[in-house]
Amino acid sequence: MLELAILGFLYDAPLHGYVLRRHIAALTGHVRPVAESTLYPAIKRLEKAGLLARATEPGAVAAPRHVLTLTEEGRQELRRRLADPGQREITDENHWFTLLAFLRHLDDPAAQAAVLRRRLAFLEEPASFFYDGDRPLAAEELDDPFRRGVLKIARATSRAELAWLRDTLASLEAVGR
Amino acid sequence: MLELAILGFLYDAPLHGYVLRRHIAALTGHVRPVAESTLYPAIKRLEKAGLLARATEPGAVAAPRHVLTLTEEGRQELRRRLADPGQREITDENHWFTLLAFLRHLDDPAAQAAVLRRRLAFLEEPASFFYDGDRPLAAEELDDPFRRGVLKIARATSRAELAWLRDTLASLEAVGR
DNA sequence: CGAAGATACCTCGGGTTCGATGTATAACGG
DNA sequence: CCGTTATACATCGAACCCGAGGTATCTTCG
Repeated sequence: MLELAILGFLYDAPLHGYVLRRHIAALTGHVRPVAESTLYPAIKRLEKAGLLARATEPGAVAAPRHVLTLTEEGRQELRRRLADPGQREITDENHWFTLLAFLRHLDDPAAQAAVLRRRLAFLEEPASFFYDGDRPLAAEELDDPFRRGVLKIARATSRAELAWLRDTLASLEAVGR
Repeated sequence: MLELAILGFLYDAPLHGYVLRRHIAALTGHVRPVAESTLYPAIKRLEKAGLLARATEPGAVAAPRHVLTLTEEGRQELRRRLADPGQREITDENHWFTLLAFLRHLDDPAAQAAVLRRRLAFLEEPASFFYDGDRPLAAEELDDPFRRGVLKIARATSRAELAWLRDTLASLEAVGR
């Protein structure tokens, strides 16, 4: 998820670590803050893997900074990760939102639609958080107001996302025709 | 999050690892599956910390199994974690839902309300995923349909949750009077 | 001029997570 | 009776993440 965000932001323009960090904080920081000691090693990993290159520049404001640029392999890797995401990227909202934030970088509408359809399939399969044996429980069947809340909120999210997915898929398919 | 789920499920009744695993899979597994190699060490950690005790029983169906029971410290620890959750538990939906699933175990309505109010405060502060400098961007201002989707879905979730939080807080306060 | 704060990057250690793999037992279908 | 599946638990190594702490520069305010 972190690596996807790094690749995604750098796909648009070269950035140095500090600015990159603020971009990531804006995207996911209110939900899941990312520590410096996680970001910098991640940058190193990606550099070591040949996905990005760094150039040292005298700092505009303070200490010298490392401007990060995606290599051609890095650009390919981002497109690969967007087109063929792992299951966690589909099911976990945090990961999914990060993916959506950069899905435009996949320039083929059919490939974008394929990713949205995977999410659609996931949301369409009946799933609850609470079960009576194998039978999923509806909100109304629960005594616990907090568990009822979980279901109500999840259902509202699901409805909104399903509507958006169907709309967006329709317009992506309209482009293809 | 995993430890909270373990403590939460065992608070109701002693369980052995295998059943516990299926409970956790039902609760969060569709979004974020938990590997066996994460669960069993977690159980060991909690046991080592004195929060739960295990008793070996001959397996009803197959191999012998370890029935896990919360100790008094374990029960206190769950209530402590529910009453005074970390910031991640408040901001990250996955963690928050896990916490909500067990919040009923906190039997003081005022303490439950205090937790809900922390979530309310978090949701009420204006936050976006995308910014123009410091200014949060509205969905309508974005060209990217996928980023628009992120905002639309997040807004729908937020609306539903705010409504539920206010309702539930009102009824919790009614109990207190 | 000196303290505070923002910019900018880094390392280390401890802890968590996961995939792969291993070990048993029992039930069930063919 | 034999392979598959489900039950039931465990270990190992690699990877990842975080908090704490460190280094250095520049600006701003008193």
